[in-house]
Amino acid sequence: MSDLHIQTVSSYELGLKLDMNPAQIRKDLAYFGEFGRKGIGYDVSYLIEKIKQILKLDRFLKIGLVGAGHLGIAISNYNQYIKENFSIRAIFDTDPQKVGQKIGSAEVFHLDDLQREIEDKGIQMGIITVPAQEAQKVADRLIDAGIRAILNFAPVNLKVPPNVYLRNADLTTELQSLAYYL
Amino acid sequence: MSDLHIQTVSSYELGLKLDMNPAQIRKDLAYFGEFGRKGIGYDVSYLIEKIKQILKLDRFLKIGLVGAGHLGIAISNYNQYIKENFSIRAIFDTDPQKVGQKIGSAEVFHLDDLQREIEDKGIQMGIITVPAQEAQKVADRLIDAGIRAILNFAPVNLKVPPNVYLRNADLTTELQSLAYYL
DNA sequence: TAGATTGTTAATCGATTAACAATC
DNA sequence: TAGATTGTTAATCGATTAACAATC
Repeated sequence: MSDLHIQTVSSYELGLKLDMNPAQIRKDLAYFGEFGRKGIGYDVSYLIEKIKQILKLDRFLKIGLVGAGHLGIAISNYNQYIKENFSIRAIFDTDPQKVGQKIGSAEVFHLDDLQREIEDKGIQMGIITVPAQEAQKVADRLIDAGIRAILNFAPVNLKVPPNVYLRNADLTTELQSLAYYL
Repeated sequence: MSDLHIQTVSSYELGLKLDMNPAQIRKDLAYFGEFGRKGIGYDVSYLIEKIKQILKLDRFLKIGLVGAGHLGIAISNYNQYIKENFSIRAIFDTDPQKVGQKIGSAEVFHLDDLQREIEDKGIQMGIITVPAQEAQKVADRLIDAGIRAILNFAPVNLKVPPNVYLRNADLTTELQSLAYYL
């Protein structure tokens, strides 16, 4: 039974797995506090918890997605895989045909109800999958509704205030890096 | 007229724009050859051409996309924006309803015709937007057909030989980095 | 206790920046 | 020529690795 459950791991073992120098690993971990025990190593499950904390993966994020087009639908469905830490709680569109439908596990609301649903559902993050020319307007509305983190799929440079974190999911960048390695 | 057309730029000016040290810029550029002229600076249009060459953005890439689902359709349409350096030349799916249709500017072919179309059209790169459980099979077929660069959107770790460059477009990573900054 | 392994200080290495001869 | 600016060598800085006292 002795080695059926690995309880601890040394910086040396981690270094082998991660192809890193053990001293580097010890230094990195020590930066966030004293995790390990001298002569013993690091408690694996405690370490996992700590790393989750450090990477802020120990919380649950509620997402609002704007734009129930092909990309929006794809992401909403994809969402089901990654339920652990994130979930799309509401989808917004202006198309009356789409409003009221369910996509994945979330309902489609009219864009005009954005503020209300974000507040009601405690949504913290926005995903924008509308056409480029609509994206800035949508971003502004999300920000007005209190959203401080936005993932933008529209191929346009959005202007957001400095207290809002914006990330662009840019297909072009991905393609370029592939082109480079070709 | 003298300053209507800026012909050259100094490492100092570039440094201001890019928020980098001028020496760093000179060193980086000099690494790829002698671009600049002493006492003058860098010829702007020549520099742009050179950088495109360095980043391998001076060529045109033909793409084959497998999986005409929501995500595949979204990317095919999106594609119209970025025609400069890339274009999706063929889309593959097994759904007979979709075969023969046009999405964006590309035609949908049956997956069985993958090899033929890739050869006929000189396609160099593959994008995978099929469900996770199909992705490995599709990757294998692309590789068999001679593709050496794949952008994978399926949430699965594909196994590819070392001479194939694989890039995963992972929504989870994007969301996590947003979560971090929240 | 002896062996193992941490956290941290000291040594090494590499990357960034400054300085300068070459030259436009 | 004098001023400007490169490419590159030398100096500086920071990050990585090695070494080791502390201790389980």
